Amino acid sequence: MSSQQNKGVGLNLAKETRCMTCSLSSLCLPLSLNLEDIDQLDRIIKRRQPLKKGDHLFRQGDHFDSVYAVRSGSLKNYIMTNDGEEQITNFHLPSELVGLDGVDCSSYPVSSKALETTTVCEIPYTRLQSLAQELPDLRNQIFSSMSKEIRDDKQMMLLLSKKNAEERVATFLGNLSSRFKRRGYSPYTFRLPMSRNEIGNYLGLAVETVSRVFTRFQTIQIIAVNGKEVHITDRQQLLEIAGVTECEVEQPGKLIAS
Amino acid sequence: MSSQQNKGVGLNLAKETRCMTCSLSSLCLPLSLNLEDIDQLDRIIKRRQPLKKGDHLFRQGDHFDSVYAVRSGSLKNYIMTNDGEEQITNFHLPSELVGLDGVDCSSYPVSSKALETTTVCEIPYTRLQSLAQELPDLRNQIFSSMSKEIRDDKQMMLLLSKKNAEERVATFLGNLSSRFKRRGYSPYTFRLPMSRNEIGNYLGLAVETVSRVFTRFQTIQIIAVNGKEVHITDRQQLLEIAGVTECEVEQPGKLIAS
DNA sequence: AAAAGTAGTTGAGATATATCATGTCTGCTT
DNA sequence: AAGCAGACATGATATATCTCAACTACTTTT
Repeated sequence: MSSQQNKGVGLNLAKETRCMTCSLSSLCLPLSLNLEDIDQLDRIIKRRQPLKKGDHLFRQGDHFDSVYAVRSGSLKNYIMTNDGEEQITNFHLPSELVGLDGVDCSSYPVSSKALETTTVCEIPYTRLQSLAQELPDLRNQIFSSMSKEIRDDKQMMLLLSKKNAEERVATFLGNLSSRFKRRGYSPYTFRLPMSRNEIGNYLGLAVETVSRVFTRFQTIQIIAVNGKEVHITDRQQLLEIAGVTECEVEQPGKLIAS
Repeated sequence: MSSQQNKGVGLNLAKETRCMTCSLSSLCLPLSLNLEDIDQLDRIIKRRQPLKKGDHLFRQGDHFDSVYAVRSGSLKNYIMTNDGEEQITNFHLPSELVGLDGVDCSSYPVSSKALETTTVCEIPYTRLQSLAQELPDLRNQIFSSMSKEIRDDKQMMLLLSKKNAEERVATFLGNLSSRFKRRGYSPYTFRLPMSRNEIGNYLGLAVETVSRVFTRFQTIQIIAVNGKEVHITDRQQLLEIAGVTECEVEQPGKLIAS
């Protein structure tokens, strides 16, 4: 098992050791960093051993020292209620930044756990901070990522406070679909990296409710599900139920500035 | 009426035209800005006419150009659902920063409306941005404010997804109490700037439910309410119901660094 | 000061979703 | 390959909260 893992590392490190050649760079650095700037950023980034399913990237309370970009796999972030239950606050797919909410504390306010085998780029915060001073574009990129997270959180509050079970699940699937699309994968067919339980936890629903909505959506031919494999048959109607217009699902954000 | 308003402006502008002498500066600028830095910040800040109750500071979709610090009064921020309902995402009290979630868009993603007569300091974003380049402390302060907002939003998600009506209302009152305390007001007796309806909207509850919880809390002698005046009789128990320990209610954050 | 509108309270009944219980499927472990 | 544990699905029932309705107390208008 350990030999398998090492093989994986070797491959990844060999292929994508540098931001400049990383296929995700246009997503995780969607800014007009010039080659020199990217090179500087590149130097402070540490590549880490892949996390296995269930491994923690960090835990709530751990000393905050780095932010991370997901390279492959996926993570769930969650906080603990005082009676020990977990509340998932986010799922993170490749190219997404993780850990920015720890910036003004000495410790991470959430835990982050791998849903599957996952690789990340580690960006030591003190280095990032000093680099941000020199590179205005990078600084704005960080502001940008954070304000996007805030906006997403407000949408989540709306979902949790006003939407019913069907609308929640439809929103969730539509959102995932858009994120996969943006990453160059099919927006129609994908594999859920999380369990029904985790979906329910995230959406403020019981597992059983999530399950029932999945079945209802299959009955009315909006989706076809096989375990974690999801195929969206009628994206239009899914988004209608979600209560968003196509363009709202995920704001395109500033891609590589022209 | 207009003469009254002007009188108000005159008073405010005369008394607190400068960050250095503003009684809120230790809260809205809780950083170790030296006098020179404060002076620079001071120069870019515009003082605005007070908003009357119901006036908008900005509307969802308005061109984003400034962030604001509340000087007196209070604001509610809200987004619109596609069927025209509003979802309140935040209430803002004096010293709090408003508008940071617009940073990476050309427009504000939420609307901000005065709950009462309210004065704000306007900070044009382009000026702030260039100033942030020169002042690392200011830059970190902005990061800090944003990451605090993200953390608060996660707590709100937890509230909306896991807490029952009593826990929600108790959390809300406890949180307000702490914020007033931090601003030098009594944590036990204060005036709610928002209506029951707005509390319900924010907490994901019907007005009637909020009202009933208020009555129940009065019956069990945790609070005494008279209209918008709230007196907290048993803060300990209130926080217990909220499901937080005293220190969690609001993280102290970095106050004026020693 | 009366009228009229708005905000808040309280009760009764409706409902979406949670909970409990059971059964089935899936993927691991040995 | 068999057996087992966890994930998922589905039905029956319970319940917290919503909705609707009526009443009261303020606030603002005329």
